[in-house]
Amino acid sequence: MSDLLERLRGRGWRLTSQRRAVAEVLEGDHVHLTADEVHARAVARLPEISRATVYNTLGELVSLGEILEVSTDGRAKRYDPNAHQAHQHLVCSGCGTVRDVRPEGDPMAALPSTERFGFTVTGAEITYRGLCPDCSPT
Amino acid sequence: MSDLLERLRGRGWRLTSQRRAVAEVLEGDHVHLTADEVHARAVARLPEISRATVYNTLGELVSLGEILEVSTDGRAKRYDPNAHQAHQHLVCSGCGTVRDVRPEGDPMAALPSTERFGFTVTGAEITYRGLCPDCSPT
DNA sequence: TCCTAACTTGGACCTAGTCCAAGTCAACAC
DNA sequence: GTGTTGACTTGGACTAGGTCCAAGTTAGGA
Repeated sequence: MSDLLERLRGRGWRLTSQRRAVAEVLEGDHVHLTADEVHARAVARLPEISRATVYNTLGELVSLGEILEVSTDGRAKRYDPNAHQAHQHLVCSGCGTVRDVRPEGDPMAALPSTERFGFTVTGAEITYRGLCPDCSPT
Repeated sequence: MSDLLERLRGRGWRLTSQRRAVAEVLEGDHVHLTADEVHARAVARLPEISRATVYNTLGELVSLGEILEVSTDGRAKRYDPNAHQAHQHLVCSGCGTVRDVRPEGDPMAALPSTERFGFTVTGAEITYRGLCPDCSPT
């Protein structure tokens, strides 16, 4: 993630303590935090950081392609730092936990041109749903 | 759709004019309206219908499995009356139009058990993204 | 060390959706 | 047809998630 900060500097970003705090919160695998959760964890590092800045920073990271925006439930969007490796999501219908998964094959290949209605198809997102081990009935 | 009303009556539903109006609005193919759009069209048929009733009715239809809830953009949820035929969605990144599509194969089969992390996988939703003919550059 | 455009802040505001107490009415019994 | 009643509807208050903005602060180049 510190190379993330370097990349951002290369793109003309000012490296403020707020942006550093947000970037640090987003380190790790299978991280899928809501904006509010990112804010709560950023506050632990930098007590005076505001919600607006967290939203701004997340939005900028998304438009630079450094993180992904995922909406798994129609409620709060989640932010996924694993933007440099193609993957899909497996969501627990019980507790909402999200795992990154890598299905076989290319999902776009499964859509024949007769099913494209003249669209130029650029991507496909798959959300697998199920119950995680903790939420499975016994 | 009128057999929908019959099915609902069979399940003990009262057939009110409000529920009839909502069901009528949801007739057709490739219909993916937001709750507010459903409300606006229902008002055209029944001027005094309230937002709360539209939300209630949509929620009940979803939990009965008669319509599907789709969130294609992390904003307002959309409601899809095509609940009795497996399908996926193709969304225009320009104007937000949604089409129902039927890709080949079973998306769940593409997720090997080593990628399931002990989850019991029950379903998979695919959102294809692209540009519709109207939004494609020239 | 100074300067300034970029960044941050808090609070007002907005949209989508939920909740609730009071009023209405579909459908059943007679 | 009439009466009864519990299911349904209503409007308005409320909540969650997110956006906007004018004023204040600051990173980093000169």
